[in-house]
Amino acid sequence: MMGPTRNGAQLITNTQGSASGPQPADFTDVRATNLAVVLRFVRENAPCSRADIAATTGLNKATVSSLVADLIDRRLLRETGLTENRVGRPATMLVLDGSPYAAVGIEVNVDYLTAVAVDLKGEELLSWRRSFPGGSASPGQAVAGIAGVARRVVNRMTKDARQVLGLTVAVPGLVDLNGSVRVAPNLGWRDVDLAGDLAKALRDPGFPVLADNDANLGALAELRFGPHRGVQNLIYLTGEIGVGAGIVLDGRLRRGGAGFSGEIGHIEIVPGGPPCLCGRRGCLEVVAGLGAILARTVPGGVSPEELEPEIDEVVQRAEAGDPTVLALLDTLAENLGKGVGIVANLINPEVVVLGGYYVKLAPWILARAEQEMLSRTLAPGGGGCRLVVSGLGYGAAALGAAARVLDSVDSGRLPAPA
Amino acid sequence: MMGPTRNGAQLITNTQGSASGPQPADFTDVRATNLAVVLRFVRENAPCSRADIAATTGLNKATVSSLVADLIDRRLLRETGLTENRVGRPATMLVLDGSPYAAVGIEVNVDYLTAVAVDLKGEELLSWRRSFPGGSASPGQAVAGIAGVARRVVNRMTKDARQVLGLTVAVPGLVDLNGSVRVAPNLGWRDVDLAGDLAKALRDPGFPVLADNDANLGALAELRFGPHRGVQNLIYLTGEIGVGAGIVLDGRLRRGGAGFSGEIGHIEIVPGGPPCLCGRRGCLEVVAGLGAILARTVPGGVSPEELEPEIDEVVQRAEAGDPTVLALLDTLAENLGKGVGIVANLINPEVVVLGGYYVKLAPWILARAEQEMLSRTLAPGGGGCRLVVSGLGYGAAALGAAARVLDSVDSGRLPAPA
DNA sequence: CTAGTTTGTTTGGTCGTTAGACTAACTAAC
DNA sequence: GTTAGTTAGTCTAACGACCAAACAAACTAG
Repeated sequence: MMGPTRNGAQLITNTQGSASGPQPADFTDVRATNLAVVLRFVRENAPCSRADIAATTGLNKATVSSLVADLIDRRLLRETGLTENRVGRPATMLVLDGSPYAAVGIEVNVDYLTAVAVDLKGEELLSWRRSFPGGSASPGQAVAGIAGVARRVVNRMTKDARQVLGLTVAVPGLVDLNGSVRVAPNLGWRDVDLAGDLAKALRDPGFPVLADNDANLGALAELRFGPHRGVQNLIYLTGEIGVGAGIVLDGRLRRGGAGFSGEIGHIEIVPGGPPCLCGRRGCLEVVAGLGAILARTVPGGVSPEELEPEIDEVVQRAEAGDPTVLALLDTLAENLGKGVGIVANLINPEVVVLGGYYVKLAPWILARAEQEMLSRTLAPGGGGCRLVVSGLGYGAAALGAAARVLDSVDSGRLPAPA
Repeated sequence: MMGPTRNGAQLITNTQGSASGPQPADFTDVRATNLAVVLRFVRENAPCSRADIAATTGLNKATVSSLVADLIDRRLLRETGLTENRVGRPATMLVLDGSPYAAVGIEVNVDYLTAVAVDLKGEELLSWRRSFPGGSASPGQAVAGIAGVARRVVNRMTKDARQVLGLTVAVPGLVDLNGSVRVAPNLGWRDVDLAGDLAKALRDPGFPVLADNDANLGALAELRFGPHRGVQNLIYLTGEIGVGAGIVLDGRLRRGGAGFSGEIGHIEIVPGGPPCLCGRRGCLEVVAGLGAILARTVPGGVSPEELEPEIDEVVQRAEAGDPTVLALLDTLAENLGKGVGIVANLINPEVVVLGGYYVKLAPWILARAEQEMLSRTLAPGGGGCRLVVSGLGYGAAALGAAARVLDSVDSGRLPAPA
C-alpha cells in the first residue's frame, strides 16, 4: 500500500548549509549521483571490474559501462590491463586514476603553516611545513602569506601536470559557513573573510577556495583516512592548548546553525577550577588541554611556539616514571574522560578520536579517559562508543582540508571531461 | 571547469540510519523527490496554483501538472474551485486534501497514554488520554494495552473514512534504530521490541509501526508545528522527572550510532551534587529535572503519578512569592542553563526548546537559564542560539510521533493512488 | 575442440523531464 | 462589443538516463 518498495537513495550533491528550500531533482542529478556512487565504489574496492560494480550497486551493466566511460573521460578512473585468472571472460580492472588531479589543504597554526596535496586516491603528493608568524602578523599579512604558500603548491602541481581541484584552509577558531573567520583567539583574528580574501589574492584560481575549523577538518580526515572509514558518526577532538571537536553525524560534518558547533573546549568540567582565558573557570581546555600539564611541568609557562619540545619533555618524564607528571596526566585523563562522556551521552557516536598531542600522551591517558567516559554514559557500554587515538599525525587538519576537496568530488562535483 | 552548475538536490527518501552503502538513483527516485517537493510546497504555500509551483520550484509547468495530477490521484492534493481575480486566465488553486488520511502518534508515560491523530495538514483529528499502568504492568501487558488503544484509534479513523498512514510510539527511554526499547527505567522495561511486538499485535496493520524516544519526537513536533518551523538545527529538551534531548541537525533528527543520542540527563552538572538513580551524582536530571524542586517542596517525595498536581502546587507557591520555591527555581534554572550551555557550545543550534513541565515553570526559569547559557557559550551571543519554551503542550511527543509519520510522507513514501 | 562461464557492449524500450507551441479564460481599454 | 494583452494549464515532440535482454568476446575445463 505504500509507494515504491525500493529504498531510494539520497542524491548526493552539495547542499552544504544554506537553508536550501525544496530542491527538485532531474536526470542530471541522477547521473551525478550514480557517477559518484561508481567513483566511491572504485575508491573502496579497487581494483574492480565493471561487472563487480553492477553486481554490488544494483546498477545495470549497461549503465555501469556508460558511467565508467564518463569517469574515464574525466580522467577519474583508469583501466589497468590487468585481468583476473578464473573461468569465463577475463575482466578489465578499474582503478582510480591518481595522476591528473590534486586536492590541496593548508593548516594555519600560530607559528607555522602545513600544506598538503593529495591525489584522488588520497595519496600524499606533497607535505610542507613552513614557519609563519600567525600569532604576530596582521590578518592581511597572514592572508598574503597563506596565498604565497598556496601559489607555490599550485605551481608545483601544475609543473607535475596536475590540475588542482580545490583548496581548503583549516583555521583554529570559529569559522562561519561562508568560510569567514569570526574569531581565532590564538591568531588574534576577528571577522576575517579568509576564503574570500584568499580567492581574491589568488586571482580567479579556477578552483573553489574554502575555509573551515581545524577540528571539523580533523574529523573529515579521520572519516576518510582513519581506520574507522565506514563509520557514520564520529567525533574528533583536537589536542592542543585548546580543545575543539569536529562532529560527523550520519556520514556528514555537522556545523550547527552558524557553523560554530564543536566548541567543547569551554564547557565547564571542574566548577571553580583554574581560570581560563575565556574568563570562566574549569573549562575543559584548562583542565584537559595541554596547558594543564605544561603549566605545572615546564617552568616559565607555556608558549605556543615551543609546544612540541615541551610535550616531548613531558613524555620523557612520564616514561621515566616521574610521579608528579603521572599524577597530572591521570587528572588530565579523568577530565578528558568527563568531556568525552558528555559527548558520548549527547551525541552517541560510534567513535571518538583523540588528535593532536593527545596522540603522544595516549599511553598514559587513553585507558583512564575511556574508563571515565564509560562510567558516565547512560547507555550500556557507552552506547557502543569507543575512544581511540588518531593515527594521522600532526597534519591531520591539513589532510582533512584536502579531504574536504575530495569529498566534494565524491559528492558529484566532478571535473569536466577533457 | 567544474561539472554542472545547477545545485542538485538531495533525493529525499527514507535512508533512515542503517549504514546504507552506495545507493544508486533512478527515475523513480526523481519522481518521488519531485512529488515530495510539490507536496511540501503546497503544504507551506496553500492555496497556490500550478503556475506558482512551477515558478518557485523551477520545475517545468508540464512536469508540475503531471506531478499534481499524480498527487490528486493519490488524494493528497485537492483543487479548490477558487480562482484569483487579476488579469489573465484565473488559476485553479490547490490545497492539501485533509480528508482521506490520518497519521497516528501514541505517547507512553508512566501512568497514562496519549494518542493523537492528525490529518495531512497536521490538524488534530483526535486527542485521547487514557490512564495506563506503565510503571507496574509487564512489558507484554503494556504492549497489549498500547495495541488496544491503537486499534481503537484506527477503528475510529476507519469509521471516519480515513486511511491510517502510519503509527509511531513515543517512549521515555533508550530506543534503538529498529524501534526496540533497550532501557526505559521509569517503565521498568529492558529489551522490548516495541515496534515489532506492536505490529504483531495489530496483525499486519497495513501501515508502518515505529517507535522512538520521546525527546526525539518532541523535537520533530517542534520542527513541524512549532513557531520555528523553518529552522535547520534545533534541540528539544523534555521537562519531566528525567531530562532528554532531541537533536535536529541540518533539518533531520540525528540519532547517533546506536540511536541513543540526546541522553543529556546524566551529564554531570554539579560534581558531588545530589545522588541520581543512575548511581552517579549531580546529573542534570537531579539538579534541573523536576525532582530537584519537588523533592524539597512536596513532603513525602515524588511519585510520577502525581506529577501534575505537584507541579501546580509549585507554580502556586511561586506565584505567591514563596522564597524557598523561588530560590529552588532559580537554582534549577541556573543548572538548566549550564546544561543548555553545553549543548549550545557543542552543537550550536539556532534554538533550544524547553518542553514538558518546564513550560509551566518558564516565568521563573527562562530568563535565568538563558542568561546562564549565554554566559557559557564561546561564540558571541551564544552563536545565535535562542532558548524558548514550547507552545505545544503536553502531548508534544505524541504529536511528534504523528509528525514522524507525516515526515515519511513528505520524504516520498506516498500512499498508492486509488 | 567443444561446452560452459563470465565480461562487457549493443539494441530496443520505458520513463520522466524539458522546451515551446497552443488553447483557454480572463482584464483592460478603446 | 471588440480587440489587445496577460496569465494558466495542456499538448506534442524530443531528449537523457536507465533497464532488460540478446549478443559477441574471451577465457577455463575437460
